[in-house]
Amino acid sequence: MKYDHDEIIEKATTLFWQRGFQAAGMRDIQQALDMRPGSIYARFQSKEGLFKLVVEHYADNSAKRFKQVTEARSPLDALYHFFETALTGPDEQRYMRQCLLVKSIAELELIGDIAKKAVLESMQTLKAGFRNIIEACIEKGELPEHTPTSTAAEWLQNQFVGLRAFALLQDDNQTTIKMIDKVIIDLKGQWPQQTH
Amino acid sequence: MKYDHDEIIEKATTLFWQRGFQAAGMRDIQQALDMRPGSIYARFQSKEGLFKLVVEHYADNSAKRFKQVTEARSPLDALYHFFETALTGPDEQRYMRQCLLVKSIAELELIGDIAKKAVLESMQTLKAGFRNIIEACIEKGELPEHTPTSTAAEWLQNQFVGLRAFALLQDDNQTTIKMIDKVIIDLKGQWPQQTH
DNA sequence: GGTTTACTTGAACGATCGTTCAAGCGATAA
DNA sequence: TTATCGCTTGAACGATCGTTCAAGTAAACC
Repeated sequence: MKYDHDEIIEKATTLFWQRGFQAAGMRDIQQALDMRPGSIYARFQSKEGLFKLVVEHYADNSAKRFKQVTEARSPLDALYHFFETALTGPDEQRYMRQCLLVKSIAELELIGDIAKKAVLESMQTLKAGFRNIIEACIEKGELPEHTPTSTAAEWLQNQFVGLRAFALLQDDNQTTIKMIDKVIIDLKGQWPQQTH
Repeated sequence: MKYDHDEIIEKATTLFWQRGFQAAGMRDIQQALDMRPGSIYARFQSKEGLFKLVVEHYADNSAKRFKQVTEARSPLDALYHFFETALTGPDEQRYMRQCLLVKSIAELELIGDIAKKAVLESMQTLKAGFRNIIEACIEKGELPEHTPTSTAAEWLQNQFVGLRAFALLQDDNQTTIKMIDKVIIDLKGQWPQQTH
């Protein structure tokens, strides 16, 4: 094995994150990984197979960062920090503001079934991560007991999706931070009643 | 002129909305419009030229619907209704849950400069529309006077973006409606302070 | 030492991409 | 009648797409 596996996946992640699945051509991939087509296909079966590994690697990484938030002394502060770092990175890493998974959802129909499944499953993992964060906040008394965990988790993920699309177009970090502040305010706020 | 112009644009809109700019191939377009390549290029210069017209047509339509919300007796109720119809349409029109503009932003770098400009300008139009709605709500006394108009408008657009991505993956309309309820609650809620 | 296995190379494949163009059609203007 | 114009057709173009494959290499196993 000439090339290190993790290194390859990370390089591929950067490329797919920047360009998306469809726009990242095999020639781009060959150049980014410094590998010839035959090597790539021998190891990953197809472009889609490589992408599947990238998605899973990305989801694993995200899950780890979520766990850190959950285990922080103040999960709510850690959550704030998590949003801040994810959404206001330096300009040369602007592509990272967009969640790779959310970006992939936008082109879900162009991706094959195998990688598609990996994307959707990873989204479920993230959702569970958000739920854990909510529960940790409640446990530490940073959110009221009566917070509807499941709804709040979906809501939080939703905010994250929206904010990432927002931050991608936003030049002024101050505005983005204002939006994060609002998320924290609303997280502590009222929730819709069950009945209608 | 054999084919009606508006009809063509609407058919093209449906196609681009469903498939996106990149994935809608010229052969798809030819089939959807029942036109031969020469005709299309004679009228629209290029695939991008057609897409530009589609985006502008879409933005015009959206602006009209925004105006209706603004001029409603209760803008806040109308806003709720607007969200509801946009996000919980029937399954065969599921593609409509995603905003064509937001979808286009996800593949902004694959689109040529001319259409790209049209997309970004249309986003600005929508933002102004959201601002008008906020102002109408304040004027009718449905939102507090001290609501920070500009921030709230950006926030509202942000919620819309997030919700559209959310609703696209969501099968249960009840969950989506709960999220809309939350938007209305938070819209009336607190806002982050200027100072930090 | 021989065989297998995992991986490598790079030319080449067929399919599809957006686009072009010569040629034709029908309405309008001179 | 002739010229011009906007719009039409459909075959064909060059470029690029993801992928394949014969051939080679180096380490691992028998």
